[in-house]
Amino acid sequence: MEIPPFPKPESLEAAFALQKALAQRVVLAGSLEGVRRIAALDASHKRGKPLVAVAVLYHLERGPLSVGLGVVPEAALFPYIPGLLSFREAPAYLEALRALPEAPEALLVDGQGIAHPRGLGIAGHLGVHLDLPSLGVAKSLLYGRPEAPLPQEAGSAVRLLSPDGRPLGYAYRSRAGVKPLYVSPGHRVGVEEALAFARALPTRFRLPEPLRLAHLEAGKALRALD
DNA sequence: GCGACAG
DNA sequence: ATCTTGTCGC
Repeated sequence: MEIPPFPKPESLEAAFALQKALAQRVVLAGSLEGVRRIAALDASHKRGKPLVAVAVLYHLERGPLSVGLGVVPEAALFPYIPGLLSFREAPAYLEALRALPEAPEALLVDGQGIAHPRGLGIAGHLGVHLDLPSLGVAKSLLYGRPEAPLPQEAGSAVRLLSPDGRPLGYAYRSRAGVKPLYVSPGHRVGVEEALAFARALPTRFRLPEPLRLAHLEAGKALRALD
């Protein structure tokens, strides 16, 4: 898998301009039917420590296959600024992906896809950078609003709309009695197809199993640093 | 000017 | 992301 370097923007203006340019490359069409091997991406961080990123190579029928780690020293990190998350975490994710024994067919990312002020959340940024299908599954909302209250039933979903009424993704209740997740396409997948894929993921608790495993591994790896 | 604000 | 005890509930 080709993994180009991820240059750190020299200014906020440059970061915004890059997002706008890359957002134009996003392809909002495609199905993930037939995709079996995905990489689930999540990160853990504590001030004073490096950022630890994890890529779990996960086969939808066989379960987890391997875990890749990416570690970036705090001093090398772009600051966390809402809307600019990819500049902080993507370099670590690329490192984690390089550590995998084989390339995934798609990316499942903890964060937004197109449900983002400039249409390029971290899922889309990584998808375009690697030319891979990707979707974002976020635990909270950054941009857009659900068009109606989300029913309590497991599996229910309501569209997420931009301020001007464009569909960005879905608020999605993965299990009864849990807070919603926010699903949006990153790259090379449609809005409906992204939701269909999320719904088909094995889900024992709130997070789809691949992301939950990535979350657990990231926390474990961070603790193991000291 | 006042909020909102992924991880 | 992390800081944090008990507490409600399956």
